Amino acid sequence: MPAKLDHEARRRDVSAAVWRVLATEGFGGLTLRAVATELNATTGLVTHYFPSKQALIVHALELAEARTRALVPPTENSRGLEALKQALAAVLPLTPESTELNRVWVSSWDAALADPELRTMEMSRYTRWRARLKPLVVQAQQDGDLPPTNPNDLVAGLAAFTHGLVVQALFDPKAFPHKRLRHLLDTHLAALRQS
Amino acid sequence: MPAKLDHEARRRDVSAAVWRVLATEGFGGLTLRAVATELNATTGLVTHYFPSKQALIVHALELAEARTRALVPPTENSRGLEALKQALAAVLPLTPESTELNRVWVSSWDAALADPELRTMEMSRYTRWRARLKPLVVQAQQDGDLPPTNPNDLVAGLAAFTHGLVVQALFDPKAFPHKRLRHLLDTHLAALRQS
DNA sequence: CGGCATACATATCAACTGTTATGTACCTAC
DNA sequence: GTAGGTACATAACAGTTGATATGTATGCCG
Repeated sequence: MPAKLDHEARRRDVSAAVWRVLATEGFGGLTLRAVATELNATTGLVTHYFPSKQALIVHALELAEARTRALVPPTENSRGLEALKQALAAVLPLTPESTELNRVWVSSWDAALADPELRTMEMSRYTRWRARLKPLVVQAQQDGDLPPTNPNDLVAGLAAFTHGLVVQALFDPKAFPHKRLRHLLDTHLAALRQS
Repeated sequence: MPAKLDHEARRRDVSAAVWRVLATEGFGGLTLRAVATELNATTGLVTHYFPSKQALIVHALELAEARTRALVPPTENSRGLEALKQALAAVLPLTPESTELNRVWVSSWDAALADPELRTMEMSRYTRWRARLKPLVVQAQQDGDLPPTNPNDLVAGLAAFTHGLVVQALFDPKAFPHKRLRHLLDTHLAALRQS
């Protein structure tokens, strides 16, 4: 077994550089040189850890997913509608970090729609997101906080509402300040509650 | 005044080629060469009608907007909630043409978020879209078909819901067939109606 | 110490990008 | 017909892209 030094740690350094590039230049600005420059290194280093551009892109998306998941609060100290609200609010661009994340996601859709592999990955991500939201929706339904309609449809609608808000807020942050985003989510959930 | 031949008609040919490239390759695939090849011509032709890449991109977006507007039915034979429903359904990818359009829009967001001019353009487009929806929402409110809450918030929420559905449907058309998209929109509007 | 991976830097590659200069055929106006 | 602008084709440009081959230093294992 040959020496490993600290391969994983160095790889994480490259990861961090990848993320900085994504956050500042967007997905279209992700190039081997940009990452290398960010590391004060050369393309040789980058290709040493990521053999191809596609591998680098896939890694970048995994990175974005990990960061997204880290942002979502654990659903343990709350349940039902309140937990659902928190889970959706975690996606909204309410912090600089979340804004950065959303910008990366939205900018990735160009490449994701064009490449079959990336497209499938993004599709799966959406499916997993909805699956994670579903139990919260069902709980809220059982609590009488959401109408007893098809939960899958409710989940899809809530995911749509949230991401649609994200896109509008990214393009027009002044028209969608944090307070309004929270208000929109709150009143939307309240409006769905049947009386 | 020098001869004009049919400058505008030829320019429309280039436009059509631009659109074909956008529809098949997405926004990231829009290059002078791709447009020229689509026309069986050279880059000289393209630059003759569009002096720079930026001009070509702006034109491409104007083209998308014109096509989008053409898809939205006139709000004259209906009013209120029904007109609103039709206006929103017109945006959903229910036809190949609309799917094509939405794919172009979503894929444009990468470039739009990175370039200040394009970003402003997209922001204005959203503002105009919401302004066009607002009177329909107000009508529906007056008819008692929507809750008497802040109409601007209602409009933003409906735009969000619709575009969020568009994105999910683009990535997973099998999970979001036409029938389900219509159903989701119908039930969503019905759920918002206060009882 | 010697062998041998690993970890890069360096350099080069062909392909592709937008831009631009130059040529040339054509139409139109005089 | 001829002068001059239009409509391209052709060509070359400098820059950037991802990929790759070759070097070389540095560690660990025997």
